[in-house]
Amino acid sequence: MAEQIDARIQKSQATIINTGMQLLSKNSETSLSDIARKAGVGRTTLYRLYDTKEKLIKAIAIHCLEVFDSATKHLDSEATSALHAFHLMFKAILPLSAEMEFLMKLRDLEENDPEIVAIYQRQANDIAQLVEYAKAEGSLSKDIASAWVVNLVDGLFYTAWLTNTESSIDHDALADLAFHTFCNGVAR
Amino acid sequence: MAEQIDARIQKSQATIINTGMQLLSKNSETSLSDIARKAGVGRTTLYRLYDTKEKLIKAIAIHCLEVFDSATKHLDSEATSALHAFHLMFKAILPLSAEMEFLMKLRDLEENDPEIVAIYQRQANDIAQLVEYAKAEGSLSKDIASAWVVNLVDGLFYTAWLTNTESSIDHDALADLAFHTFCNGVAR
DNA sequence: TAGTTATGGTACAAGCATGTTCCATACAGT
DNA sequence: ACTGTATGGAACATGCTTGTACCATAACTA
Repeated sequence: MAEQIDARIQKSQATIINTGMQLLSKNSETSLSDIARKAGVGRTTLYRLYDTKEKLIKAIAIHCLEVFDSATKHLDSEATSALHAFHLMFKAILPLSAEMEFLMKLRDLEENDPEIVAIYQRQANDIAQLVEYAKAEGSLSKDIASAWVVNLVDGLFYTAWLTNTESSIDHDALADLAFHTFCNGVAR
Repeated sequence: MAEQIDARIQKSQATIINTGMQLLSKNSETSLSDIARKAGVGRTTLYRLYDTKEKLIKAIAIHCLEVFDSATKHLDSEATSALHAFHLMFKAILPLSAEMEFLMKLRDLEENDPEIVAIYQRQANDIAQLVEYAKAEGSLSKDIASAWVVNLVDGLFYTAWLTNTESSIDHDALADLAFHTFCNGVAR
């Protein structure tokens, strides 16, 4: 059923997506020539696979979102409670710092694409639902606006990413820190 | 002692900095022509006041950092405790969403400038010291890495900024939410 | 009011990134 | 081994942005 794709194309796409993610994260104005050179691929090939720079960025963004999806896929079945699901989510997402960085830095370019916006909203919706479950089971405060809690998750992703870039704390410890902060804050 | 600056220059600089901050926040690749047009200023004038695009961005960044500085200036004298200082900080910083957005979106361009990096580090240092004070007075948990707490402040700025762009919660309520989350998290 | 100075418009040069076309070559599928 | 297809290099066109130079005009300062 799945169309057989030429092995050469698959290889080209994989390296282009990866080096594109890497370079564009560091500098969102990186030229396609730079990406092609670093990827060890002809500039022509890049244009043949992705018509425009815009489409390349979109392809990378969708790739990142798919990585997020598959990382959190088995979360529903493994979590023993809504609150536990948040802990598992931090564990699953925080190691994906490259994808996180790309999505954060190029957010504005992505926001103009309806397809990407749709994926974003679906994922945000999933988290929003999880917040409601947690409130229902009594583990999250009902007095706090759900919108705040949803964005707090992103804020803790950001906090962890920041900490990761400047210290040697590993992802697992960061996930524990994020979850603890999420539940109890940092006061004594 | 302060040199008298021509009123025309002052006016030009003010509008250029403001519209530049606004446009570059939305799209970091905005051209100087666009900024000049939107600012109602000749492109020549822009180049006369800021030699290159890089210098303009730097000038805007420094402006934003100065706004942050003056907003948190009277914090030491007003705070009744280290913990209270964090609350006042949220109240003071969260309304500065335009400046926050600019600094966040153009972080990578700024990171290459030693002068700006120095300001960043000084401000980070101030927060780090505040964290130590709070730990010393017993209001923050000593078991949590200070680096995490410092970045959490930024993470909560980010959370508040996100929430502000998509909901109608005002800055004051957001500051209370941020402070409450900072201390106690969001669990019941 | 007189003199100085900033402004803005036009014109110009140069560089760079995007996007296209063509062709010989190398590789994948069978 | 054979056939079709992807590749990469070169060459080219184009448009946009940066940065500079000049000049008449308008606005500020004293």
